[in-house]
Amino acid sequence: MVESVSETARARARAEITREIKTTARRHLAEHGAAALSLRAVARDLGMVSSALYRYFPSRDALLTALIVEAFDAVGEVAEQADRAVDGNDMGARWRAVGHAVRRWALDHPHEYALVYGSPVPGYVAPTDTVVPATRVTAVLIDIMRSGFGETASAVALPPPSVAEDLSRAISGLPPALVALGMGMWAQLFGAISLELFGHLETVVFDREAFFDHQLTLMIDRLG
Amino acid sequence: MVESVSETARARARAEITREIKTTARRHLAEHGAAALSLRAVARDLGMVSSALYRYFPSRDALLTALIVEAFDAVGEVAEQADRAVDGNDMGARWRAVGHAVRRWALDHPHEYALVYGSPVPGYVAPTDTVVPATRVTAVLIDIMRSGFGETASAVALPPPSVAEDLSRAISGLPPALVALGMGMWAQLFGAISLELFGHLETVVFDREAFFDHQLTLMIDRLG
DNA sequence: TGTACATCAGTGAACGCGCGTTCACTGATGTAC
DNA sequence: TGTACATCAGTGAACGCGCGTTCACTGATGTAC
Repeated sequence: MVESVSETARARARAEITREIKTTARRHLAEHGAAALSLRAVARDLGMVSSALYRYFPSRDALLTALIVEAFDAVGEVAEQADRAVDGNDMGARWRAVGHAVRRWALDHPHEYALVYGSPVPGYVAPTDTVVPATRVTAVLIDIMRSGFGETASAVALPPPSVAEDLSRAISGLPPALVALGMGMWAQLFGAISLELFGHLETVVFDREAFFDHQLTLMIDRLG
Repeated sequence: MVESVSETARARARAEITREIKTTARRHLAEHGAAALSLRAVARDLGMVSSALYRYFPSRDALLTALIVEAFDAVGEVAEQADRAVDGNDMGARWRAVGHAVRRWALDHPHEYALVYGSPVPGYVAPTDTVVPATRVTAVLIDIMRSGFGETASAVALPPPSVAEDLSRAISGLPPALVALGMGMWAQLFGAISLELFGHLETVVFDREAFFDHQLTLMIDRLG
């Protein structure tokens, strides 16, 4: 079977419609949330009959999986861009830039953020396809930790052996104590974003951006 | 209208059935999650006809609100108990005890945790009834911060004026820098629980309890 | 280049499901005199 | 204490809705010779 031009013509149409479906689905996700994402509604919006979508996605869950992968990719892209825009030797500046970028993306795409970092969608089981895209943001954070850990490592509490083992298996070339610290900063970063996004700062903090920036300062201070 | 015995007989039956409805609803919530919580299914389980529930709750959302209030109360209770069980002057011990208690509750009641600290339920808007119960855990954390802030306050980064203002308005009698630190610890605490519960540690950390304990150590270390 | 056949996208109807909510009703429980 | 009336819990049918998925089909596009 030769890859003729005509073959790719149909294939190209297919790719384009697949993209359109995903775009429309993403819009629906943004407007109504993941649990309310409906194949029929997406098809309706595209002027197709609902059964036609099954030529492109074998099930609703498959479509949802595609959206999850895209969301992870989008936030990963945003994090990488922010990281590239600052001095690669300044750990603090990098963490701050990435932190703000992720928060900004989360505020702009709350349902997508909820989809990937919030509570799991009921009835949906994430397949392994989502594992790799999920690591893109964390890869940036790990790279930041790598970029200048010399001074920090000694000042930080040592994790117990079982934890140290897990952590050095997962991330090599970094002292486990520092990995644990980085994961704590990671937890604080996403914790702060989630608290804000899910309404827990509602009646408490009003200058949210400044508050978050200060939280980043507190995280960065730990790096010594 | 006098509060006669017979009056309270009917009222007592009403209270009991209301409790039964909530209990059954909580079981459904635990099994299938908030988005899948259905009045009809709850009624079916109770051997009632679905319309009968409307004598007790005016809508599905009202029932959901009751569950949210109960969940906040449950985790608040757990936090208070844990706090009472340790030396009131040992900030670190108190934080650790409360942290483990909240995590334990979250692992035991994942859907309830998701309901109150995860992404909002689609289409549901929390009424003001949920505000007060929501503060019960944070009240414990604030009390811990209050219990011995003398040494810590000076070593911590100062928040910018707008943030300091928000924070001293919200929580009086504590230096804003310390409130911000406490909120950072709060974010890290719930961030760590959410990362674990929502599957982000899946292939990384295996001794989760020890990992979480070490995270608590990292938080407590900040108190100086 | 032309023709016979295979592949594929999209249609439209249907299946079977469960949901929240309303409403007129029956019969039991409670209240006022 | 007894009776007439009011309140309330629970019933059962119905409304109107949207969903995911399957299936036999038509007609267009692509392929092999």
